Amino acid sequence: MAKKNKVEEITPINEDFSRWYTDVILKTELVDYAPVKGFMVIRAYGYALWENIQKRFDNEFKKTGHKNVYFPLLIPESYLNKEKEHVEGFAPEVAWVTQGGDTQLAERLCIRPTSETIICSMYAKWLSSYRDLPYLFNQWCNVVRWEKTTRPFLRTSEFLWQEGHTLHETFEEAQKETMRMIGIYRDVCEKYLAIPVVSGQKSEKEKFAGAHATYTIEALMHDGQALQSGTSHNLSDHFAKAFEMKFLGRDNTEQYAFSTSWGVSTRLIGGIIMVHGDDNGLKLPPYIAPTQAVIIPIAQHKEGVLDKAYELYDSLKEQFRMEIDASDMNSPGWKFNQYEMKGVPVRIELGPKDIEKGQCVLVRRDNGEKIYVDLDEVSIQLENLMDSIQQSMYDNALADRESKTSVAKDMDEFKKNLAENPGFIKAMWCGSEDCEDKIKEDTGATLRCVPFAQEDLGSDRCVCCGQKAEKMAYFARAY
RNA sequence: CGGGAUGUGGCUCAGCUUGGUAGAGCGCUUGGUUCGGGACCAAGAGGCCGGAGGUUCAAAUCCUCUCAUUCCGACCA
Repeated sequence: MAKKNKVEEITPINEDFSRWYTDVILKTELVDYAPVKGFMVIRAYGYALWENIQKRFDNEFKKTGHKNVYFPLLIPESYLNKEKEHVEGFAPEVAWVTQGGDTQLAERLCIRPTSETIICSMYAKWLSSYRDLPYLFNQWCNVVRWEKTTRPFLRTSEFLWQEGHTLHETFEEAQKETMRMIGIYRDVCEKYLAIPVVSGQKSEKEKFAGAHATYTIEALMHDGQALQSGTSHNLSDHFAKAFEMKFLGRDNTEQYAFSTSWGVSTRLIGGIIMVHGDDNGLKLPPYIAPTQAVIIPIAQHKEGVLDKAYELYDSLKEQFRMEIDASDMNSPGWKFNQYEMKGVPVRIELGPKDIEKGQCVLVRRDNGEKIYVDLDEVSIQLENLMDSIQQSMYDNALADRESKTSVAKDMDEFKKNLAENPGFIKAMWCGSEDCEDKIKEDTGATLRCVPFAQEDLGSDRCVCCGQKAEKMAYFARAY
């Protein structure tokens, strides 16, 4: 358990948020930069976090009948070209393989930016009857999108994600699936990542290339910028028609299937960092933290301290993701700071004075509260603490989001809000792309979504053009 | 992809203007003393200065190209 961490200062979060973010991800050893621009190495601590996130989502996918599969990394160019909107959307950021060994390929191959095309082409091959449906498959993989500006987790040229791809007999069924999955995304984010999200529909302009409709969950970061955190697409029969996904229906006629796709990525890690983090570094939700509690022995050279510490560790390690830092080279104070920086939800201090009293000290990362607990009650107290920290992190994130959410009835108010209190702006929208464009041009804010939960803002006029508007939308600057 | 900044032991940086054989602090190793919020003493190890080319007797330093990071815009999960 050698500690190699360089414990150094982190730029204060409100002084320079970007630098704070970079400092945190590097110093907590979540990631490091790879030699190729836009690529990152996910280090052990970062990957452990990703695995815990994966488990939570994967569990929900399985519960709803989805099975995991794996499709290849490389896709022939001709496949990509089959769906017009899709190829136009992705072509600018596709990476190509043109050579194998020293042989030039007859057809160049794209490194998947997403897998609709290859998956649909295989579905087309397998599908013959309505009895085969639905297809409910998911894959965990990497994708490559050649991005111009990159930031670890938030936008990298390669990232890890899951992509669900389902096939249905009817449009209605596909729509139901699309909504079900965006609901799962919302629930997992809120329950396990402690990130409150706004869920709703993307505008035509912002929807997925080739989709009939895109639904999204949007989270708000500490700096008031929004982060698109997961999307679910109803692809209708667009890909079915492009890839000949046909089956013989109940009425003995040939019909096109209806498909959906949905994904969340390692970008969520960026969200966790930027929603919960503070001046001391990371603050990880207990339900997904790689280490839920760390035991730090105090005056560990003294008779019996280490024995007692390990005894405690052994008694908890089955129930919690535990760590014990009995390294001799750093002082307890150093360790306190170290594990706070790494966002470990609970620190357990155990020293000679505690042992005398048969107790230990639990210290919460989220609010610094110290709790003195009898040694034989640690397990149950820790269990409660996990729930209470999780809940309180969610509550705080929600309160923070609400404090950064405002209503605008006209553009003056819109700009004023964005300048004075950056965050979500709720406003009426007439539905035109012109207004969407104009708002973006004038303010830098984009339409994040038309939320499922519509509200009465006391106006029925578009915030931009003043025409009659029926939809309430969320706007924000976004990552 | 445009504009700015940066790149020197593991980390943070000095040295560059005015070319002349590479510096500090932290970290690391070993030994000892410490230990309830970033301990201390002593002795050590470690760098052809992002990469390539050029100018020069001589380049971390000057010139050209290139790669990467970062910030600001345009583009996208």
